[in-house]
Amino acid sequence: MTTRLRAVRPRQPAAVTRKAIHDAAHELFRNEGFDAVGIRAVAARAGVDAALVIRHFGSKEQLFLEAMTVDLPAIKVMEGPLEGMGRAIVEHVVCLPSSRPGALAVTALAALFRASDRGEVQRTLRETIENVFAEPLVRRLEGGDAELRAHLIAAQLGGLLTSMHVVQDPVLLAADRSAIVVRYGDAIQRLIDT
Amino acid sequence: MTTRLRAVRPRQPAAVTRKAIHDAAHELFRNEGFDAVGIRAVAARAGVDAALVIRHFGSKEQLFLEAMTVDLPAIKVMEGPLEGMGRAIVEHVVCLPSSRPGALAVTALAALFRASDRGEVQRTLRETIENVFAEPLVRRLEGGDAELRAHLIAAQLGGLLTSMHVVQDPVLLAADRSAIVVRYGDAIQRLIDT
DNA sequence: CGGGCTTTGTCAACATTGATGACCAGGGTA
DNA sequence: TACCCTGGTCATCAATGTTGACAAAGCCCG
Repeated sequence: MTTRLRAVRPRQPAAVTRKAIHDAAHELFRNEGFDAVGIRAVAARAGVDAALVIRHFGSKEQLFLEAMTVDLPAIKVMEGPLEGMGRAIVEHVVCLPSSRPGALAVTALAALFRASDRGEVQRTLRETIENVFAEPLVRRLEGGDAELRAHLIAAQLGGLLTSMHVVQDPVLLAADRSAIVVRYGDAIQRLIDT
Repeated sequence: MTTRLRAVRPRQPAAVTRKAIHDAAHELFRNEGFDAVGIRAVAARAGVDAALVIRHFGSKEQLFLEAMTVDLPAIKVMEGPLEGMGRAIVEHVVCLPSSRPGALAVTALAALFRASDRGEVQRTLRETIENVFAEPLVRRLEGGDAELRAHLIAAQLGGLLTSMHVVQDPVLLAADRSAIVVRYGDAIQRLIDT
């Protein structure tokens, strides 16, 4: 009897395969959400067996977290002057139609929000918001209740982000971006001052 | 040969069984989230066969929507005077430790947010926010950009709600509620005025 | 060269999930 | 009694995430 026929795939260093899976997952999860994308779909796109996905990342949830926690670069506007910072931050979050790093970070954060009833996802979301929004602000704010105000600003930013990318409020999506910057920026400024 | 033995359950009118499933689902989904709760768990709690759940509600997602779209009473504060409305709204959303109707509505809305990568859930979430937050405000606001401002306030409220009940920001949860009311209320007021 | 060891990949299963369809029983009505 | 609508049960389906046994390629050391 002949030996079993196997569809072998040329061996590659672990880092290469891992990156292929990571990239495929990033693309799929960001566009279609956590549970619309199966492990087998990620594996197919990466040209890999489904079991390898688990082997390399432990679980689907872990893969999701690693794929969505890309960059998330610090918002450099938060290091500028306090006057007008409200509008500057909103402009940073709401504009940039496709300027690579920022836009990806925003949609990735939105994907975290949408999948946040997974316990581990919720934890990552909390830490990300703390690191990217709240903590940089705490160091800048003056006056009383600085920590509370920073976290309330983070809540405002999260609200704007989810309204546009999770809820997809049609009024906000159709509105003039500069009007949003002015209005919402001034509301944020209210918490920056005093 | 004897006939097949069946664990029959006393027949009940459809409305009764349906309500039992609805209540069980409401309790479980609100506490543990959409995909931590299986259809069989809901059925067990309702004392019912799993197939009946689908029979009565069509799908798990539909059951989730019907179970989470309870009451959601209009926020009566939005019909009061414009001065001080910002703080009044925040107080309405953030306080009430367990005053029945309101607290349930808030956590149910949070459950919708957490499950919002299901397409139908997202649609319901959008409509709920429009009906409960944005639309009542549009009718009250004066001055230019009333519609935009109303939806931005809705974004602020969604942000506060998700920060406390989805992200569960420890700073906000530990903070003095009245300080949140004052600070965040004034930031909302900024969008109510002018 | 050759035998072991680790690394990389494949496949066949597993348990659980949401969902479906066939069937059955009770009860009212004609 | 015969009928049929309604409410309920069970077996089963396809798909999911995950696991473990196994195969083959590369590498090290003799």
